Amino acid sequence: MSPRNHEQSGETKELLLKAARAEFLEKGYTKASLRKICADAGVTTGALYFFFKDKEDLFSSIVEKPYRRLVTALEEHFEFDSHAAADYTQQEGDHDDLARMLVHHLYSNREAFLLLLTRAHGTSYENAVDEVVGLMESSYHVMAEQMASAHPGTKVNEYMLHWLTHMNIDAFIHLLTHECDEAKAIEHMSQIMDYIVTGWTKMILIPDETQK
Amino acid sequence: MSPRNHEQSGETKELLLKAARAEFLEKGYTKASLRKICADAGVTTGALYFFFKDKEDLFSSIVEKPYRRLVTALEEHFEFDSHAAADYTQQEGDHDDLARMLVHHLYSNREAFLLLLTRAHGTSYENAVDEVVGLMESSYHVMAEQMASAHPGTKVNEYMLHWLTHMNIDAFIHLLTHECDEAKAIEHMSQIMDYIVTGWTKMILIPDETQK
Amino acid sequence: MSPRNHEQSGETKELLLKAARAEFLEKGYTKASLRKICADAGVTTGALYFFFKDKEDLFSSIVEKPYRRLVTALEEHFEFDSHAAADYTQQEGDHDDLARMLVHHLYSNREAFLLLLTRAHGTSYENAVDEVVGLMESSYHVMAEQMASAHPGTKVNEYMLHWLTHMNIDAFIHLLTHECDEAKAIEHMSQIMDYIVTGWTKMILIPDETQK
Amino acid sequence: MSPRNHEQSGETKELLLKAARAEFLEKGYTKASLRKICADAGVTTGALYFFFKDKEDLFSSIVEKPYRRLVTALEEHFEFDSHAAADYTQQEGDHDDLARMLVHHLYSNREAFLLLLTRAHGTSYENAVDEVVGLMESSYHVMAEQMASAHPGTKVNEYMLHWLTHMNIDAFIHLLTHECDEAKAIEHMSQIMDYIVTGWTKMILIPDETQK
DNA sequence: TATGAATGAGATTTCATTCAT
DNA sequence: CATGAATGAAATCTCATTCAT
Repeated sequence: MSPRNHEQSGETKELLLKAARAEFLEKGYTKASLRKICADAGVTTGALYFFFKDKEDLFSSIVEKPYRRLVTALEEHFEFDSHAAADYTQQEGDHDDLARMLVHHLYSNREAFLLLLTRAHGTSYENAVDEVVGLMESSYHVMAEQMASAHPGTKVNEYMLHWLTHMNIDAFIHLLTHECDEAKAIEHMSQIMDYIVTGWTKMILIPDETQK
Repeated sequence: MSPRNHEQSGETKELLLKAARAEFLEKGYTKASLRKICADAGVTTGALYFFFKDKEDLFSSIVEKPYRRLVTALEEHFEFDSHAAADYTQQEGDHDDLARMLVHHLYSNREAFLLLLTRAHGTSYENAVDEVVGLMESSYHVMAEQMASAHPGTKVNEYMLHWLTHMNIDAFIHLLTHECDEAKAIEHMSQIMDYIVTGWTKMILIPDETQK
Repeated sequence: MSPRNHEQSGETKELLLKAARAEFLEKGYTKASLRKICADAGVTTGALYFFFKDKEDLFSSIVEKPYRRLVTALEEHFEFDSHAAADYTQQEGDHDDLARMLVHHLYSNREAFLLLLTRAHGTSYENAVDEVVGLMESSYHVMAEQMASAHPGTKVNEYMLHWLTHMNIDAFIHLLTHECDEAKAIEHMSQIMDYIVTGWTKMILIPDETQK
Repeated sequence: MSPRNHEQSGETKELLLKAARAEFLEKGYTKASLRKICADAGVTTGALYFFFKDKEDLFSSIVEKPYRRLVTALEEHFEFDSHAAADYTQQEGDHDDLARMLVHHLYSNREAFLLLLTRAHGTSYENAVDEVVGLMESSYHVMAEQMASAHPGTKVNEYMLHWLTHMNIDAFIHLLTHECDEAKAIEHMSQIMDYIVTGWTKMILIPDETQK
């Protein structure tokens, strides 16, 4: 009858978000039940709708900020790249920096990123992985073209460029789902980035028949 | 009240399967609507239940056989491997054969495998990818141990073994979702398999501190 | 595709009736599934509708004849009674005859009567028990009035008359459901009929205040 | 979209229970339609599921408490019996007490007991009558054995014991379905209990051939 | 005789969402 | 802030029944 008094304002919202993270993680967005989330949080459905517009908004409230920060960080990284480093041959250390940064980002809010990257089917984020891939790819594409220009008679192998980028992102997702410890994650990723660099040298350029 | 009769026997079941493939592909298993499938096939919901036990059975009817054939093919391939090739250094051609076979398999029933590998959340097939990974990994693990034995002071890097295997499968999925043409798919995959082999030589073995 | 050839005509109908008896007995009329009956009989639903108009007709085909015979036998018994036996005091042997006859009737087609008396909810036979009770009661009522006439200052206790009759029928049903062996059933019933006769002497008549 | 609000809290639940009682009584559990119940109560089907878990829970909500109370009352009655009255010859008044108590119990919630005792097919209560019979019988059995011990050369007639007990319960059900007025019901039952006692003296013991 | 295919109405249940209080 | 009540649409599934072949 009478609403509970919370010592701390915002407590209920936190309880809801916590229960939502667990439910979304367990069942995925579509099959997750708002009823169950409310029950687990110890409140009624009405309360949820005070804090969140609808189911999608609840999901967004968990993943939006981390996602935006990730995208921003990536954009800044690649912008800096494109200005500073005309010389793609000097970018080895750079890959390592990127890996470190991303792993740290992802692990600073691991649950949210797991949700975003593996449980977003049915939400407006369901293409988030592709968007991140697209972001990296457009930057990598510039680099690939530079490489091709530097090697006459070659052109960019678009499929491999796309695949390598995708694999790169998938490697992060694999890390997130299989390795809890951030330090170890960074070690793994460092090795993987090295391996990806060799992929570039091996596969990105193909003979261009149209050139003489 | 009175059932419509079709000139051609079996037509309705095909229509249902066709509509189901499209709907599952578009919305995923959970959100796919049986009503919509029936409407698209031009029959009532009851008709569906004449041919299929339930929603899951409808899904199974599309993916089960291709999946079983794939698993059998993989098992036979790896069994042959383990008998014949003690010498892991001679397996380059083998990888290419495997890639060819798998691509051919997958493209002979592309829609079914897309369903199985990317839309099966909520069905008994939702771990199919992991099962295939597990299958390959257990075979690869034997090979990795052989390599480690041949190089004293080293041991298998389990994480990288798992990741490379996963990446291998994901590469097939990526192919399936991005490349319609089987011939081109085989070309891509051939190149990717080469690249994966270099991954083995680079990452599978790590120093073993416990050995002197 | 091609209909099975039966050596003996009517075989299918018998199979259907057999499966129907089992299913009706197990689940009751309402919950019984025609699909299951057809499957158990090894035929398709269409076949059922060649022999029977609908679900109710299938049920009727099992119970109608036995029921009619029972009703006829009862009517004949009571008609004979009312003509012959003005003297209700001489009817002890008669009760025993009735019991013997009914038990024999019921056990000659036990499954059908079990269906009729315990599984007919939802059919036009759902009041069969009441009808039989009504039949006996109207005959017993005459006898009871004769008794009352013979004992001035008394009248018939309608409730007890109805209840005793009901109990009488229920005793037969109880027998049918608990005792397989007909010989033992007759023994039990004989004893019960004796007991019921004492019920008549104890409870059927009550003082009639309206008489002086 | 927008929920209707009732001036009186709890009104809807009562309306649903009322409509449910009527529908279950008319059609029996299985054939009763939740749609109809909701329509009769003037609410949508969703509303029902706010108050009740499912169809069975709705039925339980009507009969569970009365049933539990009845069972408890019976258990207490028989427990008291077994402690106090070793002498079965002094239990006439006791039967009358039991009858009075039971009738009062049953009539204090007549509709619920009608449902429980005659419309529960398909629910977890479908064996409620048998359970009550079993409860009484196990207590009566002790008494019957005492009687047999007191009369050498006799043993308990198990069939008649079971039948008398069943008849006893059926008598209550008959009352419930035929007599609205509780006062009259008690009168009837009092007479019937007397009659049942004579049944005990007449039928419970039979000669024991195994004793000399 | 019997099949195989299909109907269409109905069943129960779940869900996100709304809103007066 | 939060509750408790209710909506209404949609979901999957079952059923007796029909009928051309």
